[in-house]
Amino acid sequence: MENQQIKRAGLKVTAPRVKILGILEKSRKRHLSAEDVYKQLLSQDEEVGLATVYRVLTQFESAGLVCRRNFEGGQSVFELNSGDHHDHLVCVKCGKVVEFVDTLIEERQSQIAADKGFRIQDHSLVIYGVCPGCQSQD
Amino acid sequence: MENQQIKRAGLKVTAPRVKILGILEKSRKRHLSAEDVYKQLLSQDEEVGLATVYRVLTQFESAGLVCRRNFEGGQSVFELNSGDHHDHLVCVKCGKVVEFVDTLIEERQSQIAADKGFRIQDHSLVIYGVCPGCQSQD
DNA sequence: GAAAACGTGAGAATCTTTCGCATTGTTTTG
DNA sequence: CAAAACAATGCGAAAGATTCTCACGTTTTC
Ligand SMILES: [Mn+2]
Ligand SMILES: [Mn+2]
Ligand SMILES: [Zn+2]
Ligand SMILES: [Zn+2]
Repeated sequence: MENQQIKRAGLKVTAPRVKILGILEKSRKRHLSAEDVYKQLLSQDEEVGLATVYRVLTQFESAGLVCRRNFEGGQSVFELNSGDHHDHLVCVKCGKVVEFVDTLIEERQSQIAADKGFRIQDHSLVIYGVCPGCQSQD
Repeated sequence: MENQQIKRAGLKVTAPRVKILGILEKSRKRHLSAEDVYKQLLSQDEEVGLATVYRVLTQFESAGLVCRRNFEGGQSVFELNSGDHHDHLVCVKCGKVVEFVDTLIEERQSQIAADKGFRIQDHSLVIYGVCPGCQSQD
C-alpha cells in the first residue's frame, strides 16, 4: 500500500498525496505534467487544487519518490522513481517517450566530468526524433 | 562583418539585430539569457525593447545563427552557433559552463535511436556537477 | 514619392509555477 | 477519545519567462 511510501518519506498521509501517488502508479507508461495530474483528479471528482498538485509533486521529488523531467516545451513532467536511472527518446511529433539505459554512455559521462575536474551530480540526456508511428504519416 | 550573416539569414540588417549579434560574438565564452542580452544593450544606452530581444534571438535561432539551450532553471540561454555540435557540463553552484564533444557518445546515441526505430533529429546532453573552483569553497 | 511591407517599443496578455493566508485535517498527548 | 499542536489544503494573488497586439516609424517597391 502506498501509504507506507508516503510515511517513509516523512510526509503525512493525506487524501491529495494518496490520490496523486495512485495516479502516477497507474500511468507508469506515461510522463505526466502537473496539469495532467490535476485533470485526472478533476475527472475523478476529487477536490484538489492545482497548487497542491505542484506542492505534492515537489515534495515527492525531494523525497525521491518521483523524478521531474525537463523536456522541451514549457512544462515539467513527472514519473515514478523506478530506482534505476534511465534516459529518454522523445518523439517531436506525438510526444511519445521511450526509455533507455546505455552503460557505455554513462561511463563516458563520468569520464568526461572527471577529466574536467567536475564532481558529477546528475545528468540529463534526451534524444529528440520522430517515432516509427509518426514516420509513416509523413 | 556580421551584416553579411544577417543578410545571408534572409533578415534585414537593422540596428537591434546588428547589436544583438555583436553582443553574442563578444561573449563567446558565456551563454547569455535574453535578459542578459537586454541588460547589455541597456548598459550601452541602446534603445531596444526586451520583446525585440526575444524576437531577434528566435529569428537567429530559426536561421541557424544561434543555438538555444534549455538548462535547468527557468530561462533559456543562447550562444552563437559555432557550426559544430557540442554538449555541456554545468556547475550547479556558480553556473559555469564547460563544453565538450565525445564521438563515442554521439555514435551510441545514433545507434540507440536506430534500434528504437526513431529518425533522430536532435539531442540534448547536460551533465550537472560542481566545478573545480566551487569544490574548494565547500 | 505614395503605397505596401516590414520591424519596432511598450505594455498587455499568456503560461507555468509559487506564495500567502485563512481554514481544515492529521497526529500526538493525556 | 478530546484537546492541543502542528501540518496540509484550497483559493486567489503574484511571480517570472516569454509571446502577442498594435500604433507608429522605416524601408522597399513601382
Ligand atoms: Mn522515464
Ligand atoms: Mn555551448
Ligand atoms: Zn510519434
Ligand atoms: Zn562552479
